[in-house]
Amino acid sequence: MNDFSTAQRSRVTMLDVAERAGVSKASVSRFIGEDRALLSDAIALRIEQAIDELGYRPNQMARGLKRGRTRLIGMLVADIRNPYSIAVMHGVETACRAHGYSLVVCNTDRDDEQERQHLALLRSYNIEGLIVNTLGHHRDELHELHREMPLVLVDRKVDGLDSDMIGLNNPQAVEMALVHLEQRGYRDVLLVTEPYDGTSSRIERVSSFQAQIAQRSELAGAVVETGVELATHLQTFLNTSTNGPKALFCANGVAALAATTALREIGFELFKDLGFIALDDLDWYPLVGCGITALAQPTQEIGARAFECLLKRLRGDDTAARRLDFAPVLVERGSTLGIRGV
Amino acid sequence: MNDFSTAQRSRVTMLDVAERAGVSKASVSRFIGEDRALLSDAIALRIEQAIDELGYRPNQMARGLKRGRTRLIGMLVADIRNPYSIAVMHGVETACRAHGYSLVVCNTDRDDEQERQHLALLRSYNIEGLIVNTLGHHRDELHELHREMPLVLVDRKVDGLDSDMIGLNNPQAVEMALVHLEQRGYRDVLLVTEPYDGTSSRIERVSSFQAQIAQRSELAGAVVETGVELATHLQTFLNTSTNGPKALFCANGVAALAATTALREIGFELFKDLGFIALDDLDWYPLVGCGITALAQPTQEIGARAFECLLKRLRGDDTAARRLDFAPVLVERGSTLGIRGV
DNA sequence: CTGTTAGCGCGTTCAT
DNA sequence: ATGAACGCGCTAACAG
Repeated sequence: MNDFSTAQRSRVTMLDVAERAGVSKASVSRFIGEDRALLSDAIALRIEQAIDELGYRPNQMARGLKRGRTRLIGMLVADIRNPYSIAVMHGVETACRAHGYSLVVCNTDRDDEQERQHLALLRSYNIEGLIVNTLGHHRDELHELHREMPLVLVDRKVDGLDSDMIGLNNPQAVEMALVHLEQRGYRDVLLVTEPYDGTSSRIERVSSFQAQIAQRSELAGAVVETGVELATHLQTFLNTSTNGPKALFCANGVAALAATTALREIGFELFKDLGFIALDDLDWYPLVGCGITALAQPTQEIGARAFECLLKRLRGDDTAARRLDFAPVLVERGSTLGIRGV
Repeated sequence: MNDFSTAQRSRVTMLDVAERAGVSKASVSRFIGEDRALLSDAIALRIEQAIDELGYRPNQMARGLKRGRTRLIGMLVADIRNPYSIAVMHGVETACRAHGYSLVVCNTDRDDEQERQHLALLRSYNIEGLIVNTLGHHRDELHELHREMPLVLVDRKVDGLDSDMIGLNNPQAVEMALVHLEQRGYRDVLLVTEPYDGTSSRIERVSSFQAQIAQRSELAGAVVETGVELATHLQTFLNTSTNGPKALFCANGVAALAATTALREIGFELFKDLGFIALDDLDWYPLVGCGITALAQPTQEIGARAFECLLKRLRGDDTAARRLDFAPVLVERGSTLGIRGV
């Protein structure tokens, strides 16, 4: 009785509905699809009743097979446990649903082989478009896929892939951070980033940082990567006396977590005499020390626009690839109250 | 050139491979599937080459349509931004992949109508099984679905649905918390929970708490729900003098976030003279105040077991519904160091 | 071992 | 306005 191995067979099909209503499959198909207008009221009513009575649901697999439209879009995510990815994904999913699409999410866990498998998988399910938030090794596969369907990059671009890309305006974000820190009286800024690892957004943030530090005579700046040595590096930074009040600038939420943890490790009181600003705005930022000042990304909107981009392409837009950069929003908290008296 | 509206048509099909290799579709099908052993080496080789040259990928839609097996399983999540859900989902996804299944995640945003839509959707894609982590209103739809496919509940059960259920051993978790608090010298415990809202796990935790408080003569206990009034309630709790040192026990990660935020609101120094223990172990727990003591749930394993449960059912297991309860793991941090001298 | 045939559930011509 | 027939890409039953 509970044998699900064969349960699929028992589902009510279009033919069942047709027979129940005393019409042909074609009519039922018209009722289901966009041709309902072609049906007489009498027949439409009978079909509707039959559908209700039988609890009929069209089989999307069969529809997809026939029409080549599955109403499925895929999303490739590097790390599903990264809050940024989750937030964007939530935006994508909402937009999808609003337009009758469904989202298949594949998490690669930063693993190349998994990325390859997932790409093959998504393709085999005939997804109509793909949103990519990974390093995108496997360029060949991505290229091949891009010939078959539209594709949009989120946060990080992929080498040699000429497709739409949605992300943060990184130079602007860096500028906002530096202006804020400078206004608050900080003069020596350490940028904390995850290892670049080929991630375009990280590279952009670091190079923007270096360029802008060079132009601001008031400020001194340096860069460190997260890792086992982070605590040591921070200690050194704090000990070395330089040209003024010090601040940390974390290039994303993960770096902020690492930096905060490292500061605690070395027994530093958060954030005594140390400015602290971080990209992303995670829900625990307000709780740490006197609260962490954030540059929030409009993740929901980023996700939504990514989907809309895809949709445009699906509807035939074949203009040149666009790049959409969003501005972050400054959320001031206690970690950048500044030097007393300034 | 960039018209994706018709791109699906151009994909290479099984027939293409067959013609290229000079064999029949059936042979190619055997090569793809589990009957590869039946093929002669010569033919297998030719097929393999043809597949490589053409870059053929079997169409899972068509396979699913024919065999009734889509290798898809669905997961209904109440709130995709809840770290617990994400962690479980990650476990599920990993297990899925290990067994050749793919996961379609549907986020209901705690909205009943969305739950209904998603259920219909998942069904229309012929998923083979479903993992449910929602309140499960729409009992009828769930029941109907449960006749067609196996179904496993995670964390919260659904009224009148007789299916497997994976979750935390709530009485044990509560006991661990109370024992720990008592050992550390706390005598007056306030349980902070999200509004029950029919969520079985929340109800179980609260009733276990009340029952166990009643049995422990040393301890006094009370319960508050999160919400706009939380800060006020906490203030009252702190002001009222009772039978000894006070502690907060947060019934999950969301409650912990709310409670910590509320404590800050009322200007309380974390966690001076106040014990604090929370279910779930979020990555920011170590960073707040002197660190939050946690009862970590084995989320990865919960997810994996949920999938394995499904798989067993898919393979014909029709024994009675099981309930699998996991034990939490105590992670001691600074928030329960106890009363000085104890 | 291999090819032929007949559908899976549905959309889409063609007729009528 | 409606129905009959064919095929989407693939698997399974049957021959041989």
